[in-house]
Amino acid sequence: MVQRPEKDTGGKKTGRPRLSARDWADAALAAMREGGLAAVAVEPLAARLGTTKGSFYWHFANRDALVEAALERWAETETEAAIARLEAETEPDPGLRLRRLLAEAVRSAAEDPLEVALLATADDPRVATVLDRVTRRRIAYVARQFAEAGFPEPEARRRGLLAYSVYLGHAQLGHAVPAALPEGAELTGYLDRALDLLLMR
Amino acid sequence: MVQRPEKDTGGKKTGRPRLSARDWADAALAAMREGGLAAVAVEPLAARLGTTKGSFYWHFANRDALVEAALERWAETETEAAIARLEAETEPDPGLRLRRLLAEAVRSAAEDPLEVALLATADDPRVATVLDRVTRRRIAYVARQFAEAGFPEPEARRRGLLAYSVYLGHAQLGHAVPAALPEGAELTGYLDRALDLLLMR
DNA sequence: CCATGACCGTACGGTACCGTACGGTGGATG
DNA sequence: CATCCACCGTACGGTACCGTACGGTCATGG
Repeated sequence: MVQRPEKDTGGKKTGRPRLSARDWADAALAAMREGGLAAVAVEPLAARLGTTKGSFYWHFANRDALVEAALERWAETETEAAIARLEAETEPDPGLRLRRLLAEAVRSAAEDPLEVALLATADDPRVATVLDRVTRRRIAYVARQFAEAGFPEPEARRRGLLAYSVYLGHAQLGHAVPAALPEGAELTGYLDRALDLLLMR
Repeated sequence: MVQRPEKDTGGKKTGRPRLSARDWADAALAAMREGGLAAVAVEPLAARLGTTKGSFYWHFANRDALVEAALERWAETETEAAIARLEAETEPDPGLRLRRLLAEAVRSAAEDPLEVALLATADDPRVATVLDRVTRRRIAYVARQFAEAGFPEPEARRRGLLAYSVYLGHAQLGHAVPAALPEGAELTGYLDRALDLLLMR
């Protein structure tokens, strides 16, 4: 029944693997990666965690609450990761920044199906909400890069949106029709060429 | 139990709405549009068709057979539609052909969620198979347009893939984060600009 | 005119999951 | 060291769906 927010459980030498709400949320995200939103089911998750529903319903009111917590956690780590990426960026040339950004995004989308899994369940209102937030933020950021690269505001927005569409479509293809995408050096060349076009005056 | 392939049932004055396997397949596609692959469930479909499972299991062995039939039907009408589109095309300028093609594709994706719904279930092997077929075909066609527009073969393939990624990403955005896309004349301008870049030398 | 077969209705058993009730258990704490 | 409470196990009832068994119906044609 969603009791008190329970303190961290960390630091002490825990005798046995007691679970926290975050453990359940992480497990839910892991399940999403493999089977989408539908795979976030209490009983299978409990089995996977080596526990039972009794534990789950202590930490959460119901399945919906778990889904929300998992999505919230995704959005959080997602923006954190984005911030970290930006702070680690020292490249002064906006064009090169964009190239690296897209390359990194494509790579990360290829090895983590979670984002595509979320896209696949966008009709769920909870997923839609968090996706909306993250997507708008990202597009705005990419657009700003184009602006800093010297494009006037409306054109920067258009190119930012276009670049993001390319990213999304590419990620989708990588998941659904991987054979349609080039590999290795050819992929790198392809992405370079794509950025050439996106940055063209 | 999947009896004989039953003759057409069309032409005669049917007393009451008897159902054919195609009726079920079409209903399955309609359900997919609204709720994805998971919505293709025998009992709800029967209710919607005003009949019962008794009818369904006459025409199909099981749910899987229905899914397969529906996908097959989609791929079929999909390629038919593509062919019709090509035959109706009289524009001699390959560049203009590409512009119209993308505009048309974007429009149709916006008003028919079926394709996005299929994309969302690409992990299902049956969906993956049919999606693979259709996607490769489309990308090859777009690439050919670029080749006819004067781009050398490898570059045409790259641009074809890029254009298709733009299309897919755009469709995905239209479904998941519609607020991120421009509307009306602004959308037209955006797409025009996108094609400018895709056709740039 | 009645038999046949295509087609449908109904009833049933099985499975996978949700959510609830309630009874433990073990480590921290007074 | 007795108690307490956060946390977990188990058992149960409910729902939505799959698939099967089998009986009913209605048009056709022999």
